[in-house]
Formats: sequence, structure tokens, C-alpha cells
Amino acid sequence: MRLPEKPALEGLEQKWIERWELSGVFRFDRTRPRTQVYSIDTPPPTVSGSLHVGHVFSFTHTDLIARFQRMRGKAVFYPMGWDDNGLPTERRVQNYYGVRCDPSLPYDASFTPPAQPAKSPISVSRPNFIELCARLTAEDEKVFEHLWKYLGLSVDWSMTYATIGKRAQRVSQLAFLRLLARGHAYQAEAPTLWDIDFKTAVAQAELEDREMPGAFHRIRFALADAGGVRGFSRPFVEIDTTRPELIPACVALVAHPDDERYQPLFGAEVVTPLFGVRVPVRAHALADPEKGSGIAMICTFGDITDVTWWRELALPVRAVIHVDGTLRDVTWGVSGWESTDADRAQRHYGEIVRLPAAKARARVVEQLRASGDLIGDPRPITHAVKFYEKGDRPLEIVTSRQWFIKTIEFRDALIERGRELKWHPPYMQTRYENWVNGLNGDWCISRQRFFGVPFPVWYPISDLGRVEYDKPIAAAVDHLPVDPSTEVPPHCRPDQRGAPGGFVGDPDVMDTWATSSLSPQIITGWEEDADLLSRTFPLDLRPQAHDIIRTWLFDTVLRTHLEHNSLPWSNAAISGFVLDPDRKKMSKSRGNVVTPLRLLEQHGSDGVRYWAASGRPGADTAFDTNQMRVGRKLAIKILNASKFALSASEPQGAISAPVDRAMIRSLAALVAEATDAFEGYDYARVLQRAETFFWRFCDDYLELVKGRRYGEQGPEGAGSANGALLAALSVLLRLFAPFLPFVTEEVWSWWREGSVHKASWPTPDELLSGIADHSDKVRAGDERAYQLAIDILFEVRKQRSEAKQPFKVPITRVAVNVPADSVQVMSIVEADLRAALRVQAFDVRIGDGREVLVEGYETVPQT
RNA sequence: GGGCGGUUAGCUCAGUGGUAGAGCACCGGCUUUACACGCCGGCUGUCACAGGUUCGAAUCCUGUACCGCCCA
Repeated sequence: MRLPEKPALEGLEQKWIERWELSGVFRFDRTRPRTQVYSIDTPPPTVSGSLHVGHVFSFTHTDLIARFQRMRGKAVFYPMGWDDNGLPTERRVQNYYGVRCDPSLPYDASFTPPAQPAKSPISVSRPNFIELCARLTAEDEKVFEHLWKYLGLSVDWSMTYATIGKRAQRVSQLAFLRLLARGHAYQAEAPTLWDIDFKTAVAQAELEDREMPGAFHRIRFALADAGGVRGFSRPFVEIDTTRPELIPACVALVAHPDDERYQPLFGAEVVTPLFGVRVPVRAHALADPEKGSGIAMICTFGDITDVTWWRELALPVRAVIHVDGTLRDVTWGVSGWESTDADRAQRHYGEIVRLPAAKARARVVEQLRASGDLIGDPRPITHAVKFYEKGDRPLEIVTSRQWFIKTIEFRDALIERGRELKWHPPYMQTRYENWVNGLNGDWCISRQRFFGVPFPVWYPISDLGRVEYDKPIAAAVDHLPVDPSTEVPPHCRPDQRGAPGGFVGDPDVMDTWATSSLSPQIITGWEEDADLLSRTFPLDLRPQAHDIIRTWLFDTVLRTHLEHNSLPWSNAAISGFVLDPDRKKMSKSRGNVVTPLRLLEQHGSDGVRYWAASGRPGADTAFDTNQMRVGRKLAIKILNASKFALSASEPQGAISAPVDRAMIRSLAALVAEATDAFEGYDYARVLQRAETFFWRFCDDYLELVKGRRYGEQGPEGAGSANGALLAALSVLLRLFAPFLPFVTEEVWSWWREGSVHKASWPTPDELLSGIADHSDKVRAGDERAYQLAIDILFEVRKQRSEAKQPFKVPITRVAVNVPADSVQVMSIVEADLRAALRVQAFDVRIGDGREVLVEGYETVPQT
């Protein structure tokens, strides 16, 4: 045994990170069968973003579980991934190197980016662009890995993957082709949420509402039948709209079926102002009688409700918004664009064509004013407008060709999957169910971006030069991953690309979630390593935060349901958010001010982990450096208490003293409770109970046995105290090991072989087996003695404190009144108490109840 | 507008039917041979509000207010 003179936390992180790496303690043992494996599917963090305290918080929670399971004897499968796929990386690379991707360019093997980004962006091919993305993310990954290691995550770093890596690309392309073969993936010309700046489709999951200023414009639609409509007293209808520029895209008016004001009009036709298009008036329950005039215009497409109406009322498409957000060219009078006055329509439209929507709106308002179809002035309102969460301008809805994965038809099955999953905490399941119930379209996975996984398909070009999208050519499975923009389909030559009779590659990439939803397949060796798959899949645990239940968790459940007809994992542990002191979600800016690494250096990794571990599953938790300081103090206390327990550990004997036995029994009860709590994923309770026990253990038990363990009551008493101290220390270190991996490993290394993190999780039995007699009588007697000792300890301390007597001044005499049957108990603990309290004599008397009275202090000469 | 969660000491939080708790902060005392990053002691409450169930409610039920997240 080697005890340090002055134990300290400084430097423990560096020391143990290195040793753990050398000894490979966290390596997954892939010889173990599935029943002895605990497998974890950690959602890979986005590397191009920065890690913030929220990541530290939730990833610590996962590590607590991983370490507990490892100590329970499981081979823990705990890989880490990086989500470097997608738009954030793309933007960062564009700015960092000053390049832009042009997929039509060929790959240039000799390309090197300039040292400084050029003023105007250099165009590079998609493969070149992806190389730059890979180069930059490799740098980011190093920083992340260092932070995770410093935090003490017990990850097997030999299994690290990236969502843009070859393996992930192969898995996403393969999974896609299998969906395609089964008819679960399809492409369609469909109304698609579209960001006009990023020029990409956006999934429902990526939407956010923002309150924006707008204005209601009251606009008049004339009835088509000059003779009027029976039951409707006026020759025109007034509607309110925030988007008058979409009047040319109007395909119907709609009111609530119960709305008596408009019932006479259902089935009749009206004529759009300015453009003279005859459109029907229809009834639909989604029309809100309270909103505006109670009757609305349906355009293709102004918002999501328009899509619903369009679909459910089987209306035609008359689309005017181009992918760049401007109004596209339209010829009035041709099929689909019939007008009662095509020349007039063309004249009006000619003034707004190719204008951005906002500019077109202003012009249309002027036109309406001039034609007399605008009633009054626009009334300013604020309303919720849909945005892409990373976008700057409102989303448009355009019709274009996109790939979709079917979700709607599996809604019931997916809800059932949610019920099979064990949620921690359980109420998170409701959030999942609400999301699944609210789905209103299949999952659009096409993204018009570059840094992502390409769709592994090409399309034939007919001899007439038409691209035949309905006859996709799938890549050969054994050639995956492929990039159809540079590689050619089976039996084709590169010179046929883009030529009549040739082919063209699908230009899009998959939504990043289409890859990251396959992390269970990526990490477990699906379709590549059947042996690994059989030992790890379906996984045991998916940890993640509650904000991405609707995206990551849902998408992953969907993909595994479609591919394996099972759940991807049996448990979902949902972390809360980190809140700033104003109880708001911790903002990025604040998170960046205090970088996680700085926090770890400042408070110690064990200190920061202590704070994170105190946040119960699912509970939003305040960012609190004070808690980190408390954790750090706990770690220091463990160092010092351990040094004490180990410093004079001979002689060791049977645990025979009643006080020692009582302490060991209460520790056994703690172990039982902690184990139950951990098995229920309630790590916070484990920490809290262990901490409370440990602090009492130090302040009461250690003080009580101090004299005895130094031999004041002979070798038997010392042997019992030392035996109990070492047994307790061994157990306490293991209880704390998942939470405070550095300090516990340090102390363990002073006197034990191997890593505490591979040591077996403590059991009540190992403690109780050190005690000879378990009869109720003995147990009750021990408890009574221990309790009496603690009570007297407390009472005498209090009286000494009130008398303001320093500890070094011995107490001459303490009178203790106890019931007759406690006199014997008092004799058991008297010697321990005399030493712990510096009492020269106890005067034990028989009386009613209990009374403890300090009767005097020795006078000490003034120094 | 809907769903979920929260509201307990100045702060951060435990506490699922039986006398309101911990840590921090604050106040007083103590160099005590593991630890001053320590030890001993003290102070601190309409358990958000209003009803209800119960012998008994922080805890169960109903409603309200406020905060947070997700969704419309």
C-alpha cells in the first residue's frame, strides 16, 4: 500500500485517461453473448457545432449507466459517433476555405484549397467539396474526443464512427435501397416545404413557428353568376388574406360547413380579382369562422393548411412560387390558367413576375386598390409563420420531385412500438405519442445539398432527352457507397452521362436524419458483421434529450421498425435541459462563454460530473457551478477519508463490535437501495443517498471509532474497527465510482489491484457475510447501541458548542440518564464516546427517558 | 389553443397519506494527530393559490395562476 502524504485531485484526469487508454479497460469484449452485453446507442453530437454544457450534462448521464452496467459484470458496448453530415458543416466549410460546390464539375485530384479563403468563392466538384468537409471535421473531432475523454466518458474509442464515413454511407444507401425495393420509399411530385435561401426541401421536424408582423387584406371576389346566388344577398364575397400576391395561385374559397353565412355559396363559383379565374367555394372543417371574415382563399400553396385542403378537396394545382421565392413565368389563357380575361390577367401578372414574394405583394395591393377590389386598408397583425429552423426567410411550399419514406401508414404500429419501449422517466412516452399522432405527411428525405449521403440511384434519359424519373436505376449493393454524380450505373459509360439514351445521377443528398436514424445499424455491424450484430442488437439503451424525441428518437424507431420489425433499443433514457439562472434554456452564447473544457479544468471532471449526476432523468437542471464545487469537495473528502481508513489498517480482525456491525448493516441497506435505483435508471438518487451516507459515515462513525482503531481498547476492538473501515471503504468507493471515476480510481490504486471500474458492483451480501450473528436480537441490540452513541455524540457536541468550549478542553464529567434497560447498552459504547468526545467520565444513572448533561470542563492553563 | 412537466427555506433541490428535509448561503464557535477544499453548533417555511377526499394531505382528486418544453 502506498499512501500519498497530501492527497490531491490535481492531475488525476491526465493520469488516469492515459492509463485507461493503455490498459483498455473500456474496450468492448466481443466474445460475450448477448445476455452478458449492455449495448448503448449514443446519438452522435454535431461536430461542426460546439459542445456546450448541455452535452456534458446528458452524456454524463449515459456514462453513469455504462459504468454501473460494466461493474455489474456486463460487457459494455459503448461507441461514440460524430454527426458531421449536413448543412452546418457545409456552411462552415464554405466560409473556412472560400469554396462552393458545383456538382457538375469533375473531381480534381490535385486540388488544394488556398491558405486564405479567396474573395470570390472557388467552385469545386462534389467529391472535392466532401474532401474538404472531411478534413475540417477531422479537426473538430479531435477537440471533441479530447473533451469527452477529459470528462471521463468510458467510451470504447476504437469503435468511433462518423455519419459521413464510408460505413455510415453504405448503411444509409443500403437501407434506402431496401426501402425502395419494398415500396417503403417513393418519389413524388409533392408540395414540399422549401427554404428559398438554402434552396432545399425541409422536413416537418425541422420547422419552427415564429411570430411575425403581417397584415390582413380584405379582398372582394365577385360571384361568377351575374344573377347572384339564392340565399346570398350580395354579388361578391369578402375574404381576408395575409398573402394577396398568391391570388393568381388561388384554386378555391373555403368556409366552415356549419357557417350559415356562406352555406348558400357552397358549390357556387366566384371569380378571382385581377386574374379572372373561376374558382369554386367549398366547405371544410378546418376553416375558422372566427378568423377574418370566416371564409378563406385556398392557394397552391400558401401554407400547410392549403396543402391539407388541396389534398382533401382534390383541387388542381396552380403554382406560382419558384424555388428561389420569386413568381415564375405563367402564360394566362392556356390550359390550367384559364381566365375570363386572359389579357387583363397577363397584364397584371406581368407587373409581378420574377419579383420576390414580398415585392409582388406590394404591387398586387396597388393593383387591387386601383381595381377597387381591396376593401379598406390592410390591418396589421402578428401571426405565426413557418420557418426552417436555420432559415432567415419564411418557408414557401413548392411542388417538386422528392424522395419520401412512408410514415403515415405505420402510425399505429409506431405508437405500439413507443409503448413497448421502457421510458425513463415514463411520462416522456406521451410526448412521443403526441408527435406520432400529429404527423400529417410522409417523411421527405431529399435535400438539395452536397455534403451528405447521395441517393444511390440514377435515372435513364430517353432518346428524346427526357429524364425518366419513374424508372430509377439502383446501384449494385456490393458497390455501396456510391456517388452517382461521379460514378456510373451498371453497364454504362461515363460519356453517356447527361446524353440522350444515357443516364443522369440523382443530384440530391439525404436528410441528415436519414443517416443518423440508422445509428443502431451503423454501430452494430448490420449487413457486415453478423456476429457483432447478434451480440449487440437490438440495443439496451438510447440516451438523449427530450427535444429530439420527435426527430431522432422517432426516426430511429421508424427505420428499425421498417428494417427489422422490432424496436432499436429496449430503454430510452431522456435527459432534461440545462437551464441558465433565469430558468431559461441555456443559450448558445452563454454556453460558449464558459467552455466545457474550462469548466472541467476549473472544478475538476469529478466535480462537474457530480453536478450533472444530480439532475434526475428528464428533469431540467440549473447550471450551477456551486454544485460543481460541492462535488469537488466530496471528491476531496473521499481522498482524505480513504487516507485515514487506510493509514493504520492493522490489525484487522472479525467485525465484532456492535457499533461496527450496525454501520455495516446500514451500508448494506444503502447498497440494496442504490442497486435498485440504478437498475431503474435513477442515478441521481444513488448519488444522493451514497453522499448522505458517506458524510455521516465520516462525521459520526469515523469519529466514534477513531480511538478504538488506534488500539485504545485492545487489538480485538481495533481489529473490528479496521475490518469494518476497510469493508466500508471498498463498498463506498465502488458506489461512487460511476459518478467520480477519477478520485475513486486513484484511491483504489493505493491498495487494490486492477481498476475500480472493472470491480464488481457491491452487494449487501458481501458486507453481511463479514458479520457472524444475524439474529434479530443481536441486530436490534447493535442498532440500539449505535443509535445511543450517535445521540450522545450529538447532545454533548451541542452542549460543548453552546458553552463555547474548544475541543481541546476535555470534559470532566457527563451525566447520562437512561432507562434501566439501556444501562448495559451504554457500557458497550462508553469507551468509544469517551475518546470521540474527550470525556473523562460518564456517570450513568437510571431514570425516565433520556437526559444527557455535560457537568464540567477541565481548566487548561492559558498559553 | 392542445399535450407534458414544474412551483417546498434567500439559492439549488430531495421528499407518493402519519411530527416539513439536505446542501449552499448566513450567524456563532473550533488549528481536532484523514481533511480549514475541514470540524462543531445555530437560524431559516401560509410546501404557488382555491376547493374536495380522508381521522390525518407537500403527497390523492378538481380547478386557477405562473414558469419551462413540445406541438397546433
